[in-house]
Amino acid sequence: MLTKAPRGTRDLLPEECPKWVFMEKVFREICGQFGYREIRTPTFEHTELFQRGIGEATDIVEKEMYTFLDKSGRSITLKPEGTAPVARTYIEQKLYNKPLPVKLFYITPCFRYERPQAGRQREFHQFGIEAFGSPSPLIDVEVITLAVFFLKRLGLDSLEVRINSIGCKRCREDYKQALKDFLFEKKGSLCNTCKLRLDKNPLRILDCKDPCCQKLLKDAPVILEYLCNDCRGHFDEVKKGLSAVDVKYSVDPGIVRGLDYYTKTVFEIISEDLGAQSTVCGGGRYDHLVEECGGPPTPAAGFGIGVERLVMILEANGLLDIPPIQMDVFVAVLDESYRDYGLQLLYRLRRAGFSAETDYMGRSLKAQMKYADKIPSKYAFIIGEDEVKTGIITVKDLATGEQEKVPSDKIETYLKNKIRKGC
RNA sequence: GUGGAUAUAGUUCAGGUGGCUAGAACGCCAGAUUGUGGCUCUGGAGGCCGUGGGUUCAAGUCCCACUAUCCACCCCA
Repeated sequence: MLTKAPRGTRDLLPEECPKWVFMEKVFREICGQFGYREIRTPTFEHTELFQRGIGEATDIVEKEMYTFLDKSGRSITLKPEGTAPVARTYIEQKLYNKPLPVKLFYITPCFRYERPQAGRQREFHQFGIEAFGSPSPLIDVEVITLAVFFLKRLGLDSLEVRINSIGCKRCREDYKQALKDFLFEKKGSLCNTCKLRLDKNPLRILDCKDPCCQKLLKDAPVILEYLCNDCRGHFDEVKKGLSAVDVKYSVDPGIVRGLDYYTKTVFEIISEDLGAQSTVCGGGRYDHLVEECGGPPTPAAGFGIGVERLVMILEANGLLDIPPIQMDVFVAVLDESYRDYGLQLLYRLRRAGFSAETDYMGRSLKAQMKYADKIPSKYAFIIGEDEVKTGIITVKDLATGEQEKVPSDKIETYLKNKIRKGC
């Protein structure tokens, strides 16, 4: 236990971190282009926020939250998703007094107590955006498009975008009733979990993977036919907008997000490279969350992208082959008597902005060269008797094996020229 | 929460029906005469064989429990 990371958590080693930095950089760039600004919220919140925001009856709140009492008895929960905390900030910091819409993005860890499997851990990370204040379907379009552009810029161009509308409170109630009525007589053929869902949350039956349930649903009423005029018009505008900006999508009436706050537009971006989990990005509109949490009535929309899942997809497609970080120079000294000279050179290089390393293991020159090759380094500077005496450094290009003599005082310009050429 | 598979060096894996002083490859370290890497050769370090019980003269090998990992269900990113 002492030397084991907790179940469902992972270490990111130095070879992996550059991949994350790369994805984060691209995400920040895209968000910037779309006018979204970064926000960072606490890792934990008061438990009530999630109970109220996500919904008491959801799986997340019922059984997946990392909840504990702090030393003064407050109930605290590690954030299981990114939207509710940002909505809380929006209210608490009165961001509704800023020019609307308020467009925010975040990169955050999330925590859910679940059994780990492919594409699912207990601590995972999300790239997310939220746009507050506008009911316009063009915001829905922007949110979906930002996700698509982001994934495209990473090199993924064939992911599938699926959209649906689950309507507002009113049309959803009508639809729920219709679905219940339809399924009631066929109740016997439903799988066991769906029998329970019939009363509790009939919408959830729609994305059941059980083949029997799927068969029954073939002739089931479709929510899109139960949308009120407002919701129908909104959905039409979203579809029109997506076509206008050339985002390919399909309408999938089976999409029902598992969080209670969604209204109208919901969407998923899915990939085949994720094992049983296929969703890499999920989101939609949530017009009542802010009000529900005590803020002014505020329509909003957003998405979350699973970073670990994104890594899986990118790696499956060979899109995360980031070259290892190279040192510019390794300063090798023949033996301890040249150590001081080597150190001075080392720090001169570092001060000048180069990345430079030296030996701390008391290795022989040969072993130092070997090490320089492995870390890896572009050049090795060799310091011995001749160099110290003449002030002319032996510089070896470790890629080509070529060796030159460079006067010590010209070293910086020499390196600058070489490295700028892309060596 | 449920089900299946797995658990041996840093890593990937060998170790039929119990008898090992537990192996290989890669990696790591050190050498192959005199100031130099990548290839090659030689040598070395490194394993409470997941943890705890049990069966047995004898257990890495059989049995049980626990834990962890992987996969799937549920659900989601």
